[in-house]
Amino acid sequence: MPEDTPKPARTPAPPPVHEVVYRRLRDMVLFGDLAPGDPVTIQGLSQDLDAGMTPVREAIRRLIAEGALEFQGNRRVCVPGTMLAHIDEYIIARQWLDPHMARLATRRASAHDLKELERIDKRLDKAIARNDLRAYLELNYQFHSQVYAIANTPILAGMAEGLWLRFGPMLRVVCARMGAQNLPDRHKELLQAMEARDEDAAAQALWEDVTQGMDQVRAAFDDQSVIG
Amino acid sequence: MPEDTPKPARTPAPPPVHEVVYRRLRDMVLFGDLAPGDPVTIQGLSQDLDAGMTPVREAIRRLIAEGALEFQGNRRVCVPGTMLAHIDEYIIARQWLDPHMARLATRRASAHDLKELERIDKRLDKAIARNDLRAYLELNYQFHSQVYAIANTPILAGMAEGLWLRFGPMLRVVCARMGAQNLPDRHKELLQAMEARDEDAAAQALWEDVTQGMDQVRAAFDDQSVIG
DNA sequence: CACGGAAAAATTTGATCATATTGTAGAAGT
DNA sequence: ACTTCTACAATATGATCAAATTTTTCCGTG
Repeated sequence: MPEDTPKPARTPAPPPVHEVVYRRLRDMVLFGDLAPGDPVTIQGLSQDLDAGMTPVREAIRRLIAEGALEFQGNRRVCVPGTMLAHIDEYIIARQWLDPHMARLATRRASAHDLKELERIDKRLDKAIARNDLRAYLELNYQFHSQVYAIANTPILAGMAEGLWLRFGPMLRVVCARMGAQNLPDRHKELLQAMEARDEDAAAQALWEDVTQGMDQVRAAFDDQSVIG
Repeated sequence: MPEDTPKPARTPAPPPVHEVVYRRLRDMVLFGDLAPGDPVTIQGLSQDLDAGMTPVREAIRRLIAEGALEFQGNRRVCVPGTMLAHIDEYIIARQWLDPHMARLATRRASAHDLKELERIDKRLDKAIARNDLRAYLELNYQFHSQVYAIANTPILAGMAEGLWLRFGPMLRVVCARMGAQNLPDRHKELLQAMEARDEDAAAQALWEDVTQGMDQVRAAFDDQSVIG
Protein backbone atom coordinates (compact mmCIF):
# COMPACT_ATOMS: atom_id res chain seq x y z
CA MET A 1 0.00 0.00 0.00
CA PRO A 2 2.84 2.43 -0.60
CA GLU A 3 1.13 3.97 -3.62
CA ASP A 4 0.32 7.66 -3.88
CA THR A 5 -3.46 7.67 -3.52
CA PRO A 6 -4.78 4.20 -4.14
CA LYS A 7 -7.17 3.91 -1.23
CA PRO A 8 -5.30 4.14 2.09
CA ALA A 9 -6.07 7.81 2.57
CA ARG A 10 -9.84 7.88 2.15
CA THR A 11 -10.76 10.93 0.15
CA PRO A 12 -11.97 13.02 3.09
CA ALA A 13 -14.98 14.44 1.29
CA PRO A 14 -14.94 16.20 -2.04
CA PRO A 15 -17.14 19.25 -1.60
CA PRO A 16 -20.05 19.29 -4.07
CA VAL A 17 -19.62 21.53 -7.06
CA HIS A 18 -22.80 23.48 -6.41
CA GLU A 19 -21.48 24.28 -2.96
CA VAL A 20 -18.19 25.56 -4.30
CA VAL A 21 -19.89 27.64 -6.95
CA TYR A 22 -22.26 29.01 -4.34
CA ARG A 23 -19.49 30.11 -2.05
CA ARG A 24 -17.49 31.74 -4.82
CA LEU A 25 -20.48 33.63 -6.16
CA ARG A 26 -21.43 34.61 -2.63
CA ASP A 27 -18.05 36.11 -1.94
CA MET A 28 -18.12 37.94 -5.23
CA VAL A 29 -21.41 39.55 -4.30
CA LEU A 30 -20.53 40.13 -0.66
CA PHE A 31 -17.25 41.86 -1.29
CA GLY A 32 -18.17 43.82 -4.32
CA ASP A 33 -16.40 41.93 -7.10
CA LEU A 34 -19.72 42.21 -8.87
CA ALA A 35 -21.17 45.67 -9.25
CA PRO A 36 -24.85 46.47 -8.78
CA GLY A 37 -26.67 45.91 -12.04
CA ASP A 38 -24.15 43.41 -13.38
CA PRO A 39 -25.89 40.59 -15.21
CA VAL A 40 -25.35 37.05 -13.96
CA THR A 41 -25.74 34.38 -16.62
CA ILE A 42 -25.76 30.67 -16.11
CA GLN A 43 -23.73 29.82 -19.15
CA GLY A 44 -21.28 32.60 -18.44
CA LEU A 45 -20.49 31.28 -14.96
CA SER A 46 -20.58 27.77 -16.31
CA GLN A 47 -17.63 28.68 -18.51
CA ASP A 48 -15.77 30.93 -16.08
CA LEU A 49 -15.77 28.39 -13.27
CA ASP A 50 -15.96 25.52 -15.69
CA ALA A 51 -18.76 23.65 -14.05
CA GLY A 52 -21.93 22.21 -15.52
CA MET A 53 -25.03 24.32 -15.74
CA THR A 54 -26.97 22.37 -13.14
CA PRO A 55 -24.75 23.22 -10.16
CA VAL A 56 -24.50 26.84 -11.30
CA ARG A 57 -28.25 26.98 -11.60
CA GLU A 58 -28.63 25.75 -8.04
CA ALA A 59 -26.15 28.22 -6.65
CA ILE A 60 -27.91 31.08 -8.37
CA ARG A 61 -31.35 30.03 -7.12
CA ARG A 62 -30.01 29.81 -3.65
CA LEU A 63 -28.50 33.27 -3.79
CA ILE A 64 -31.71 34.67 -5.21
CA ALA A 65 -33.59 33.17 -2.28
CA GLU A 66 -31.10 34.81 0.07
CA GLY A 67 -31.55 38.16 -1.63
CA ALA A 68 -27.99 38.33 -2.90
CA LEU A 69 -29.14 38.22 -6.51
CA GLU A 70 -32.23 39.57 -8.19
CA PHE A 71 -34.56 37.82 -10.59
CA GLN A 72 -35.71 40.32 -13.17
CA GLY A 73 -39.13 38.98 -14.15
CA ASN A 74 -38.01 38.11 -17.63
CA ARG A 75 -35.68 35.26 -17.08
CA ARG A 76 -32.62 37.35 -16.37
CA VAL A 77 -30.65 37.53 -13.15
CA CYS A 78 -28.48 40.39 -11.96
CA VAL A 79 -26.80 41.92 -8.94
CA PRO A 80 -29.42 44.04 -7.20
CA GLY A 81 -29.03 47.77 -7.67
CA THR A 82 -32.21 49.04 -6.08
CA MET A 83 -31.28 48.21 -2.53
CA LEU A 84 -30.50 51.74 -1.43
CA ALA A 85 -34.20 52.48 -1.77
CA HIS A 86 -34.73 50.09 1.13
CA ILE A 87 -31.83 51.20 3.23
CA ASP A 88 -34.15 52.26 6.05
CA GLU A 89 -35.24 48.67 6.45
CA TYR A 90 -31.66 47.52 6.44
CA ILE A 91 -30.65 50.02 9.09
CA ILE A 92 -33.53 49.43 11.44
CA ALA A 93 -33.17 45.66 11.16
CA ARG A 94 -29.48 45.73 11.96
CA GLN A 95 -30.04 48.23 14.74
CA TRP A 96 -32.20 45.62 16.33
CA LEU A 97 -30.36 42.42 15.40
CA ASP A 98 -26.76 43.36 16.12
CA PRO A 99 -27.25 44.71 19.64
CA HIS A 100 -29.50 41.80 20.52
CA MET A 101 -26.94 39.26 19.41
CA ALA A 102 -24.17 41.25 21.09
CA ARG A 103 -25.95 40.68 24.38
CA LEU A 104 -26.22 36.97 23.86
CA ALA A 105 -22.64 36.75 22.63
CA THR A 106 -21.44 38.61 25.71
CA ARG A 107 -23.23 36.11 27.88
CA ARG A 108 -21.78 33.09 26.09
CA ALA A 109 -18.32 34.13 24.89
CA SER A 110 -15.44 31.91 25.93
CA ALA A 111 -11.90 33.15 26.33
CA HIS A 112 -11.08 31.57 23.00
CA ASP A 113 -13.95 33.39 21.33
CA LEU A 114 -12.65 36.72 22.56
CA LYS A 115 -9.16 35.93 21.33
CA GLU A 116 -10.56 35.16 17.91
CA LEU A 117 -12.50 38.42 17.78
CA GLU A 118 -9.42 40.37 18.78
CA ARG A 119 -7.39 38.62 16.12
CA ILE A 120 -9.88 39.62 13.43
CA ASP A 121 -10.03 43.19 14.70
CA LYS A 122 -6.25 43.49 14.62
CA ARG A 123 -6.16 42.37 11.02
CA LEU A 124 -8.98 44.78 10.30
CA ASP A 125 -6.97 47.69 11.68
CA LYS A 126 -4.07 46.75 9.47
CA ALA A 127 -6.30 46.61 6.41
CA ILE A 128 -7.55 50.10 7.20
CA ALA A 129 -4.03 51.39 7.73
CA ARG A 130 -2.94 50.16 4.33
CA ASN A 131 -6.21 51.37 2.82
CA ASP A 132 -7.14 47.93 1.49
CA LEU A 133 -10.84 48.23 0.79
CA ARG A 134 -11.43 44.63 -0.15
CA ALA A 135 -9.74 43.34 2.99
CA TYR A 136 -11.64 45.89 5.06
CA LEU A 137 -15.00 44.68 3.76
CA GLU A 138 -14.05 41.07 4.27
CA LEU A 139 -12.73 41.48 7.80
CA ASN A 140 -15.45 43.80 8.98
CA TYR A 141 -17.95 41.19 7.83
CA GLN A 142 -15.98 38.43 9.52
CA PHE A 143 -15.99 40.37 12.78
CA HIS A 144 -19.73 40.76 12.90
CA SER A 145 -20.29 37.27 11.59
CA GLN A 146 -18.16 35.94 14.42
CA VAL A 147 -20.30 37.79 16.96
CA TYR A 148 -23.37 36.16 15.44
CA ALA A 149 -21.72 32.77 15.68
CA ILE A 150 -20.86 33.26 19.34
CA ALA A 151 -24.43 34.31 20.10
CA ASN A 152 -25.44 30.83 18.96
CA THR A 153 -28.76 31.92 17.48
CA PRO A 154 -28.82 30.37 14.00
CA ILE A 155 -32.13 31.86 12.94
CA LEU A 156 -31.30 35.43 13.91
CA ALA A 157 -27.82 34.99 12.51
CA GLY A 158 -29.31 33.84 9.23
CA MET A 159 -31.44 36.96 9.09
CA ALA A 160 -28.43 39.16 9.72
CA GLU A 161 -26.25 37.37 7.18
CA GLY A 162 -28.99 37.87 4.64
CA LEU A 163 -28.82 41.59 5.24
CA TRP A 164 -25.07 41.65 4.68
CA LEU A 165 -25.57 39.73 1.48
CA ARG A 166 -28.20 42.12 0.18
CA PHE A 167 -26.14 45.21 0.82
CA GLY A 168 -22.69 43.92 -0.03
CA PRO A 169 -22.56 45.45 -3.50
CA MET A 170 -23.84 48.77 -2.18
CA LEU A 171 -21.30 48.95 0.60
CA ARG A 172 -18.52 48.40 -1.86
CA VAL A 173 -19.66 51.27 -4.03
CA VAL A 174 -20.25 53.64 -1.15
CA CYS A 175 -17.04 52.82 0.68
CA ALA A 176 -15.03 53.25 -2.47
CA ARG A 177 -16.22 56.84 -2.51
CA MET A 178 -14.91 57.76 0.89
CA GLY A 179 -12.07 55.39 1.56
CA ALA A 180 -11.79 52.89 4.40
CA GLN A 181 -10.03 55.45 6.59
CA ASN A 182 -13.21 57.36 7.28
CA LEU A 183 -15.08 54.34 8.55
CA PRO A 184 -14.63 54.32 12.31
CA ASP A 185 -16.04 51.40 14.21
CA ARG A 186 -16.92 50.49 17.79
CA HIS A 187 -15.15 47.16 17.82
CA LYS A 188 -12.77 48.10 20.63
CA GLU A 189 -15.68 49.17 22.81
CA LEU A 190 -17.46 45.90 22.07
CA LEU A 191 -14.42 43.82 23.02
CA GLN A 192 -14.00 45.69 26.28
CA ALA A 193 -17.66 45.26 27.12
CA MET A 194 -17.60 41.56 26.33
CA GLU A 195 -14.57 40.99 28.50
CA ALA A 196 -16.32 42.80 31.35
CA ARG A 197 -19.49 40.79 30.63
CA ASP A 198 -21.37 44.06 30.38
CA GLU A 199 -24.31 43.25 28.12
CA ASP A 200 -25.70 46.78 28.02
CA ALA A 201 -22.38 48.25 26.96
CA ALA A 202 -21.90 45.53 24.35
CA ALA A 203 -25.32 46.17 22.89
CA GLN A 204 -24.70 49.88 22.80
CA ALA A 205 -21.33 49.45 21.15
CA LEU A 206 -22.80 47.52 18.26
CA TRP A 207 -25.78 49.84 18.01
CA GLU A 208 -23.42 52.75 17.62
CA ASP A 209 -21.26 50.80 15.20
CA VAL A 210 -24.22 50.12 12.94
CA THR A 211 -25.78 53.54 13.29
CA GLN A 212 -22.59 55.45 12.71
CA GLY A 213 -21.59 53.36 9.71
CA MET A 214 -25.01 53.76 8.19
CA ASP A 215 -25.02 57.50 8.76
CA GLN A 216 -21.86 57.64 6.68
CA VAL A 217 -23.45 55.56 3.97
CA ARG A 218 -26.53 57.70 3.95
CA ALA A 219 -24.46 60.84 3.80
CA ALA A 220 -22.45 59.55 0.86
CA PHE A 221 -25.69 58.50 -0.74
CA ASP A 222 -27.38 61.86 -0.34
CA ASP A 223 -24.31 63.61 -1.72
CA GLN A 224 -24.56 62.11 -5.13
CA SER A 225 -27.40 60.09 -6.47
CA VAL A 226 -24.86 57.23 -6.54
CA ILE A 227 -25.25 54.16 -8.70
CA GLY A 228 -25.41 54.37 -12.45
CA MET B 1 -59.15 35.17 -36.29
CA PRO B 2 -62.07 33.03 -35.15
CA GLU B 3 -59.80 30.18 -34.11
CA ASP B 4 -59.55 28.96 -30.54
CA THR B 5 -55.93 29.79 -29.68
CA PRO B 6 -53.88 29.98 -32.84
CA LYS B 7 -51.90 33.13 -32.13
CA PRO B 8 -54.22 36.09 -31.54
CA ALA B 9 -54.05 35.66 -27.78
CA ARG B 10 -50.31 35.55 -27.12
CA THR B 11 -49.65 32.88 -24.55
CA PRO B 12 -49.49 35.19 -21.55
CA ALA B 13 -46.60 33.39 -19.88
CA PRO B 14 -46.44 29.75 -18.97
CA PRO B 15 -45.22 29.63 -15.38
CA PRO B 16 -41.87 27.87 -15.10
CA VAL B 17 -41.97 24.37 -13.70
CA HIS B 18 -39.47 25.07 -10.94
CA GLU B 19 -41.71 27.91 -9.79
CA VAL B 20 -44.76 25.68 -9.64
CA VAL B 21 -42.90 22.96 -7.81
CA TYR B 22 -41.50 25.53 -5.40
CA ARG B 23 -44.92 26.90 -4.56
CA ARG B 24 -46.46 23.48 -4.05
CA LEU B 25 -43.65 22.28 -1.84
CA ARG B 26 -43.74 25.55 0.06
CA ASP B 27 -47.43 25.18 0.83
CA MET B 28 -46.92 21.61 1.89
CA VAL B 29 -44.31 22.71 4.41
CA LEU B 30 -46.13 25.83 5.50
CA PHE B 31 -49.42 24.18 6.23
CA GLY B 32 -48.19 20.96 7.68
CA ASP B 33 -48.85 18.49 4.89
CA LEU B 34 -45.32 17.37 5.57
CA ALA B 35 -44.51 16.38 9.13
CA PRO B 36 -41.26 17.31 10.87
CA GLY B 37 -38.65 14.71 10.07
CA ASP B 38 -40.27 13.61 6.82
CA PRO B 39 -37.65 12.94 4.17
CA VAL B 40 -37.80 14.95 0.97
CA THR B 41 -36.34 13.14 -2.00
CA ILE B 42 -35.70 14.58 -5.42
CA GLN B 43 -36.73 11.53 -7.35
CA GLY B 44 -39.78 11.05 -5.18
CA LEU B 45 -41.10 14.53 -5.87
CA SER B 46 -40.04 14.18 -9.46
CA GLN B 47 -42.50 11.32 -9.77
CA ASP B 48 -45.27 12.69 -7.57
CA LEU B 49 -45.45 16.02 -9.35
CA ASP B 50 -44.18 14.51 -12.55
CA ALA B 51 -41.51 17.05 -13.31
CA GLY B 52 -37.87 16.62 -14.23
CA MET B 53 -35.23 16.41 -11.54
CA THR B 54 -33.66 19.75 -12.35
CA PRO B 55 -36.66 21.94 -11.47
CA VAL B 56 -37.33 19.89 -8.35
CA ARG B 57 -33.72 20.28 -7.35
CA GLU B 58 -33.95 24.03 -7.72
CA ALA B 59 -37.12 24.26 -5.68
CA ILE B 60 -35.56 22.23 -2.90
CA ARG B 61 -32.38 24.33 -2.81
CA ARG B 62 -34.46 27.43 -2.64
CA LEU B 63 -36.51 26.13 0.26
CA ILE B 64 -33.37 25.04 2.07
CA ALA B 65 -32.02 28.57 1.69
CA GLU B 66 -35.25 29.89 3.14
CA GLY B 67 -35.04 27.50 6.06
CA ALA B 68 -38.15 25.58 5.12
CA LEU B 69 -36.17 22.40 4.55
CA GLU B 70 -33.09 21.03 6.23
CA PHE B 71 -29.95 19.63 4.67
CA GLN B 72 -28.79 16.68 6.73
CA GLY B 73 -25.01 16.68 6.31
CA ASN B 74 -25.04 13.51 4.32
CA ARG B 75 -26.82 14.44 1.16
CA ARG B 76 -30.35 13.96 2.43
CA VAL B 77 -33.02 16.58 2.86
CA CYS B 78 -35.91 16.56 5.29
CA VAL B 79 -38.52 18.70 6.99
CA PRO B 80 -36.84 20.30 10.01
CA GLY B 81 -37.80 18.82 13.35
CA THR B 82 -35.41 20.61 15.67
CA MET B 83 -36.98 24.04 15.37
CA LEU B 84 -38.66 24.04 18.76
CA ALA B 85 -35.19 24.23 20.28
CA HIS B 86 -34.93 27.68 18.75
CA ILE B 87 -38.42 28.85 19.55
CA ASP B 88 -37.08 31.69 21.68
CA GLU B 89 -35.45 33.20 18.62
CA TYR B 90 -38.63 32.81 16.67
CA ILE B 91 -40.72 34.50 19.33
CA ILE B 92 -38.42 37.43 19.93
CA ALA B 93 -37.98 38.03 16.22
CA ARG B 94 -41.69 38.08 15.55
CA GLN B 95 -42.32 40.18 18.63
CA TRP B 96 -40.15 42.78 16.99
CA LEU B 97 -41.05 42.34 13.32
CA ASP B 98 -44.83 42.10 13.48
CA PRO B 99 -45.47 45.20 15.60
CA HIS B 100 -43.00 47.20 13.56
CA MET B 101 -44.68 46.29 10.30
CA ALA B 102 -48.09 46.85 11.87
CA ARG B 103 -47.08 50.47 12.42
CA LEU B 104 -45.99 50.96 8.85
CA ALA B 105 -49.07 49.16 7.54
CA THR B 106 -51.30 51.39 9.64
CA ARG B 107 -49.63 54.42 8.13
CA ARG B 108 -50.03 53.20 4.56
CA ALA B 109 -53.21 51.14 4.48
CA SER B 110 -55.79 52.13 1.87
CA ALA B 111 -59.50 51.54 2.27
CA HIS B 112 -59.15 48.62 -0.09
CA ASP B 113 -56.37 47.12 1.99
CA LEU B 114 -58.55 47.22 5.09
CA LYS B 115 -61.44 45.59 3.25
CA GLU B 116 -59.11 42.80 2.17
CA LEU B 117 -57.86 42.22 5.71
CA GLU B 118 -61.41 42.09 7.01
CA ARG B 119 -62.37 39.63 4.33
CA ILE B 120 -59.55 37.30 5.33
CA ASP B 121 -60.40 37.64 9.01
CA LYS B 122 -64.04 36.77 8.36
CA ARG B 123 -63.05 33.62 6.56
CA LEU B 124 -60.65 32.86 9.39
CA ASP B 125 -63.45 33.07 11.92
CA LYS B 126 -65.50 30.65 9.89
CA ALA B 127 -62.62 28.21 9.68
CA ILE B 128 -62.27 28.32 13.45
CA ALA B 129 -66.00 27.84 13.93
CA ARG B 130 -65.98 24.72 11.82
CA ASN B 131 -62.75 23.58 13.45
CA ASP B 132 -60.89 23.35 10.15
CA LEU B 133 -57.25 23.32 11.17
CA ARG B 134 -55.78 23.44 7.70
CA ALA B 135 -57.90 26.43 6.72
CA TYR B 136 -57.06 28.11 10.02
CA LEU B 137 -53.33 27.82 9.41
CA GLU B 138 -53.67 29.02 5.85
CA LEU B 139 -55.85 32.03 6.65
CA ASN B 140 -53.97 33.08 9.73
CA TYR B 141 -50.83 33.10 7.65
CA GLN B 142 -52.58 35.03 4.90
CA PHE B 143 -53.73 37.65 7.39
CA HIS B 144 -50.26 38.38 8.68
CA SER B 145 -48.74 38.12 5.25
CA GLN B 146 -51.21 40.72 4.04
CA VAL B 147 -50.14 43.07 6.81
CA TYR B 148 -46.54 42.62 5.71
CA ALA B 149 -47.51 43.38 2.14
CA ILE B 150 -49.30 46.57 3.13
CA ALA B 151 -46.29 47.71 5.14
CA ASN B 152 -44.36 47.69 1.86
CA THR B 153 -41.08 46.63 3.40
CA PRO B 154 -39.89 43.73 1.23
CA ILE B 155 -36.77 42.99 3.23
CA LEU B 156 -38.48 42.85 6.62
CA ALA B 157 -41.36 40.97 5.06
CA GLY B 158 -38.93 38.43 3.67
CA MET B 159 -37.48 37.92 7.11
CA ALA B 160 -40.92 37.39 8.62
CA GLU B 161 -42.04 35.03 5.87
CA GLY B 162 -38.91 33.02 6.48
CA LEU B 163 -39.93 32.61 10.11
CA TRP B 164 -43.38 31.35 9.15
CA LEU B 165 -41.77 28.89 6.80
CA ARG B 166 -39.40 27.55 9.42
CA PHE B 167 -42.10 26.98 11.97
CA GLY B 168 -44.94 25.85 9.74
CA PRO B 169 -44.52 22.16 10.47
CA MET B 170 -44.25 22.81 14.18
CA LEU B 171 -47.37 24.92 14.32
CA ARG B 172 -49.32 22.19 12.64
CA VAL B 173 -48.25 19.63 15.18
CA VAL B 174 -48.83 21.88 18.16
CA CYS B 175 -52.17 23.21 16.98
CA ALA B 176 -53.41 19.74 16.26
CA ARG B 177 -52.94 19.03 19.96
CA MET B 178 -55.18 21.77 21.20
CA GLY B 179 -57.59 22.49 18.38
CA ALA B 180 -58.06 25.74 16.54
CA GLN B 181 -60.75 26.86 19.00
CA ASN B 182 -58.25 27.64 21.71
CA LEU B 183 -56.18 29.95 19.57
CA PRO B 184 -57.55 33.42 20.19
CA ASP B 185 -56.11 36.25 18.15
CA ARG B 186 -55.96 40.05 18.24
CA HIS B 187 -57.02 40.57 14.65
CA LYS B 188 -60.13 42.56 15.53
CA GLU B 189 -58.11 44.92 17.68
CA LEU B 190 -55.61 45.37 14.86
CA LEU B 191 -58.30 46.21 12.34
CA GLN B 192 -59.88 48.76 14.67
CA ALA B 193 -56.51 50.36 15.31
CA MET B 194 -55.66 50.51 11.63
CA GLU B 195 -58.95 52.15 10.80
CA ALA B 196 -58.33 54.74 13.50
CA ARG B 197 -54.74 55.16 12.24
CA ASP B 198 -53.54 54.46 15.73
CA GLU B 199 -50.04 53.07 15.23
CA ASP B 200 -49.38 52.35 18.88
CA ALA B 201 -52.55 50.35 19.26
CA ALA B 202 -51.85 48.46 16.05
CA ALA B 203 -48.37 47.55 17.18
CA GLN B 204 -49.65 46.42 20.54
CA ALA B 205 -52.39 44.33 18.97
CA LEU B 206 -49.92 42.33 16.92
CA TRP B 207 -47.46 42.09 19.78
CA GLU B 208 -50.17 40.54 21.90
CA ASP B 209 -51.27 38.32 19.04
CA VAL B 210 -47.79 36.91 18.64
CA THR B 211 -47.04 36.68 22.33
CA GLN B 212 -50.30 35.04 23.26
CA GLY B 213 -50.13 32.53 20.43
CA MET B 214 -46.59 31.63 21.33
CA ASP B 215 -47.42 31.25 25.00
CA GLN B 216 -49.96 28.63 23.95
CA VAL B 217 -47.39 26.87 21.82
CA ARG B 218 -44.85 26.91 24.58
CA ALA B 219 -47.38 25.58 27.03
CA ALA B 220 -48.34 22.74 24.73
CA PHE B 221 -44.66 22.12 24.19
CA ASP B 222 -43.78 21.98 27.85
CA ASP B 223 -46.70 19.64 28.49
CA GLN B 224 -45.34 16.82 26.45
CA SER B 225 -41.93 16.62 24.97
CA VAL B 226 -43.75 16.77 21.63
CA ILE B 227 -42.26 15.53 18.39
CA GLY B 228 -41.11 11.98 17.97
C1' DC C 1 -28.64 -25.31 16.61
C1' DA C 2 -29.91 -20.63 17.19
C1' DC C 3 -28.25 -15.96 17.78
C1' DG C 4 -25.47 -11.67 16.92
C1' DG C 5 -22.72 -9.00 14.32
C1' DA C 6 -19.63 -7.83 10.62
C1' DA C 7 -18.81 -7.81 5.73
C1' DA C 8 -20.56 -7.51 1.11
C1' DA C 9 -24.04 -7.22 -2.49
C1' DA C 10 -28.04 -4.74 -4.00
C1' DT C 11 -30.97 -0.89 -4.10
C1' DT C 12 -32.06 3.63 -3.56
C1' DT C 13 -31.01 8.41 -4.07
C1' DG C 14 -28.13 12.42 -5.03
C1' DA C 15 -24.83 14.87 -8.24
C1' DT C 16 -23.43 16.08 -12.60
C1' DC C 17 -23.45 16.55 -17.46
C1' DA C 18 -24.75 16.88 -22.44
C1' DT C 19 -28.42 17.99 -25.11
C1' DA C 20 -32.99 19.31 -26.90
C1' DT C 21 -36.57 22.69 -26.44
C1' DT C 22 -38.58 27.14 -25.69
C1' DG C 23 -38.83 31.87 -24.80
C1' DT C 24 -36.81 36.70 -24.91
C1' DA C 25 -34.18 40.51 -26.61
C1' DG C 26 -32.41 42.87 -30.19
C1' DA C 27 -31.62 43.62 -35.27
C1' DA C 28 -33.40 44.01 -39.72
C1' DG C 29 -36.73 44.94 -42.90
C1' DT C 30 -41.35 46.76 -44.29
C1' DA D 1 -43.46 53.00 -35.65
C1' DC D 2 -44.61 48.19 -36.15
C1' DT D 3 -43.76 43.38 -37.51
C1' DT D 4 -40.65 39.53 -38.57
C1' DC D 5 -36.46 37.23 -38.15
C1' DT D 6 -32.25 35.77 -35.95
C1' DA D 7 -29.22 34.72 -32.20
C1' DC D 8 -28.55 33.82 -27.59
C1' DA D 9 -29.65 32.41 -23.04
C1' DA D 10 -32.81 29.90 -19.85
C1' DT D 11 -35.61 25.93 -19.08
C1' DA D 12 -36.24 21.20 -18.82
C1' DT D 13 -35.21 16.19 -19.74
C1' DG D 14 -32.95 11.84 -19.36
C1' DA D 15 -28.79 9.41 -18.99
C1' DT D 16 -24.75 8.40 -16.34
C1' DC D 17 -21.88 8.17 -12.32
C1' DA D 18 -21.01 8.09 -7.39
C1' DA D 19 -22.29 7.78 -2.66
C1' DA D 20 -25.05 6.15 1.08
C1' DT D 21 -28.44 3.27 2.96
C1' DT D 22 -30.51 -1.07 3.41
C1' DT D 23 -30.66 -5.91 2.93
C1' DT D 24 -28.56 -10.16 2.59
C1' DT D 25 -25.15 -13.40 3.56
C1' DC D 26 -21.84 -15.62 6.14
C1' DC D 27 -19.13 -16.85 10.03
C1' DG D 28 -18.01 -17.25 14.87
C1' DT D 29 -19.84 -17.88 19.41
C1' DG D 30 -22.83 -19.26 23.25
